[in-house]
Amino acid sequence: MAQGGQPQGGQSLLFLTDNQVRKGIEAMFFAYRGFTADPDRILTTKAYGRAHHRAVHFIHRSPGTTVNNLLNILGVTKQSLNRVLRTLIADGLVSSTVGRVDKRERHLHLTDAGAALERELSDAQCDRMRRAYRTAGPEAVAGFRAVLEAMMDEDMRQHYVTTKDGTD
Amino acid sequence: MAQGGQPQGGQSLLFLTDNQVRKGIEAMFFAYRGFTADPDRILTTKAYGRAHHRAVHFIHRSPGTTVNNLLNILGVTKQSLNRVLRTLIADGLVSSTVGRVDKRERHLHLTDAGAALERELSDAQCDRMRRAYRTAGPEAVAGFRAVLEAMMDEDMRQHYVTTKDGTD
DNA sequence: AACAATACGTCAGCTTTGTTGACATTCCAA
DNA sequence: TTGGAATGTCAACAAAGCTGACGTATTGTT
Repeated sequence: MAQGGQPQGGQSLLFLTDNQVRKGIEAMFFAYRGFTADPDRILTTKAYGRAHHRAVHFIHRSPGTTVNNLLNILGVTKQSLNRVLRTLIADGLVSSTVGRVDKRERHLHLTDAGAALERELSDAQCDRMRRAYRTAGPEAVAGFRAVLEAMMDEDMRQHYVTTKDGTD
Repeated sequence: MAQGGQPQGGQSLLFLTDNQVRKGIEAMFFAYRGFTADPDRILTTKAYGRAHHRAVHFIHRSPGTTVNNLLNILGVTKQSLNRVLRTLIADGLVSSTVGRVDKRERHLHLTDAGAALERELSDAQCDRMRRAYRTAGPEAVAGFRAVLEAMMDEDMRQHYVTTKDGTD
């Protein structure tokens, strides 16, 4: 892998066979399944789905965000998001308030119940992530994030980098 | 990040704030979108979906695999897989042959047309992966794979590791 | 030889989550 | 002030997952 970089053509610092790249592809596939497995299990007991998780996560991250903003981050149609938001609002997990400066906008916040769900899901997912980080070690974590960041679409990287992150 | 591991409690080699872990979670989310974006674009022009891609990928990886085996790897129901396989077989991308030793089994192979589609999808996906690898560098690639592997479910890791991989 | 188990296929029906199209409300700029 | 852009909602449809039931061919066991 890293040390498997056999220089071949000459100037490429990083020669990778098709099989090595393909194995990265399968790693993404299998890992993503593990990544979502724990929250998914919790969600089915509450008659919610992955889409609800995503909405709750990003509302938590950016309290007061508008529907449109969420749309851009999630990359789905507003109709699709609306269905999810409707149930979350009806169930009292999310509050939607008319914008004060622009009344067309709705500002989204988690209620206490919503925040509780967010924490439950996030705890499960963080646990697995943390275990993986520990197993792989600090340098691996840096590499992990570097490759993922390079794999994003340009416009999404923007949303990602914008995240406030404290120490990081 | 990696070097940001501030020892705090004491013995933990890898201290990570919630925000750091959360950022890893978002990285997975955004990166997975990029990861599937290119194949998805190609697939929609051919009236296929991501499910077809997965089937084609794993049949390519393990020519002659059985339906049951594919089921275990993909982690879906046979009804769901069958719907996909039916169209692929009907369209002449996959061949299904009765097993010689056990006639209950069907062995799956890509036809020439199927292999062509596989290559087209795989080329697109490998391109992005390769670019990300180059951008991030060889050590990052090792870390990337280490974290992903640690994030998989145990039984999936088995399928992953089993992959023949030449030099790697 | 009889019977249970396995592998595969299929039908019917449901859920989640994506899509497009049509429409109301609100804001802004000509 | 009026027409167009932006924001959000409702309706209907499609892809792809799911459960449950059933049929058929083959294999293995007793």
